[in-house]
Amino acid sequence: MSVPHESNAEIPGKPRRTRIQKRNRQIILDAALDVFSTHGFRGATLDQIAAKAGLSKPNLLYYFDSKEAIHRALLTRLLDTWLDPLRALDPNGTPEAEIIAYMRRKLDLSRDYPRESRLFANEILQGAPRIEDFIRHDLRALVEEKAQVLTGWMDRGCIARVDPHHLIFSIWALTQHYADFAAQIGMIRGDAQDPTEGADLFLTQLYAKLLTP
Amino acid sequence: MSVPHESNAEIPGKPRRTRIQKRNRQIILDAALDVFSTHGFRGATLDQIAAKAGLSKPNLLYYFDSKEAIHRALLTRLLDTWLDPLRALDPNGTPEAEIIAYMRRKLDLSRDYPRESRLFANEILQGAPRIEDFIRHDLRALVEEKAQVLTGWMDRGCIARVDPHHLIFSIWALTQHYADFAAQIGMIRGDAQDPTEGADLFLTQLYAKLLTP
DNA sequence: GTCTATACTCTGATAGAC
DNA sequence: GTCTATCAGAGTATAGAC
Repeated sequence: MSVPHESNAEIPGKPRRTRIQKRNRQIILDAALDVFSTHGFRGATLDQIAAKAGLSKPNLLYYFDSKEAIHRALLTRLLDTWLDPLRALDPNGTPEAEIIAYMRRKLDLSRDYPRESRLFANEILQGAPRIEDFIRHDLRALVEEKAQVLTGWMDRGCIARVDPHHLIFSIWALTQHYADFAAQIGMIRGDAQDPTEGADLFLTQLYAKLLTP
Repeated sequence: MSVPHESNAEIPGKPRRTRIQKRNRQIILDAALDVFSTHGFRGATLDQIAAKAGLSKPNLLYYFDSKEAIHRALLTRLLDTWLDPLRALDPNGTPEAEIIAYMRRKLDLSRDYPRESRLFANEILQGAPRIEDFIRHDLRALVEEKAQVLTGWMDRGCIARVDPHHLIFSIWALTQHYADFAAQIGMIRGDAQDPTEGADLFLTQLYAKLLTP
């Protein structure tokens, strides 16, 4: 599971990018991810991003048209893979194992890409103004599709009957919490250790018990 | 369960406030809660708060010394009651019922005071710079104390053995999700209905199954 | 491609009339 | 207590030298 880098594909009307251009764009996006994921869009400043990237502010704007363009690039890259873990839930797999595997994929994302999770969380907290279409169409359709799958499994008695929407929400809540509230967890359990330490075992127990008919 | 208004108690060195002063301070705090909870501290502006409060910007600063003073007043008021639900977990009560009652108190907060939850979430996302002391001392001590209680219940076989910290985190994650991600839930299930609709039943099922030895 | 200098807007905060 | 006017600084973005 990985968040993809920019594609090499040449887009008609857009100039091919040199190696140094692509490298600098990556450096900027990485710095911007740090800043946007902690302060949100409006709270982030180009000064902070430029400082973290080790570039001058005008140089940032040589690579991206505007502050919003940087943010949009990050969101686009994120949303491109955000649905993958749920999409991979296989209707023909073993019900309980499929759900636990989905939970585990989401938990892996929280462990390996916490900044992306916080970028998403910030966007939702602000009312999701820039990703409303994505949520209302792509995400909503996928949730409905998979809720149907879950309901089918419940009808066949493979797993316990619970509200399928809340079941999906619970996986989002429980896994993303370890990325979004990592600061709090660190301050309570010690900043040194991985915030997801022990989470896999706990969540596996939880869903095994919940789903057993 | 309610978030308290400002006390009437006269503080030495601080002037007694008139009725109109207290009323305007409340109007400002209410408007500021809207703005800070959606945009975070840095993303919020006095212009937005003033517009929502129906007051001029200088008038805001007549009632509060600075933007930070408004934010601090909101956080202070919030933290004053933030620990209450967990504090009320009774070591002498019925274990499973106590834990489910705690979950329910937190869920009630998400339903009745979602803005306060989002204010807290924004603060944690930003690394908790203004409430670090509160988390490292007050919250941490309370979590340790109640984790001991939970462990005692597990030792006596009253509830299933799971990691007590993750058990507490799971309640935070599952309940606060309905406030913090309300925008997403609304876009998926329909904006009209209460985001916590059905959550009580689902979460009660979940913890009943998880905690049964 | 990268920088310095700068234009222009927004934002927090103050002065002072009423 | 509330307003208009305004300041100083920060913020995004651009111009233009190199």
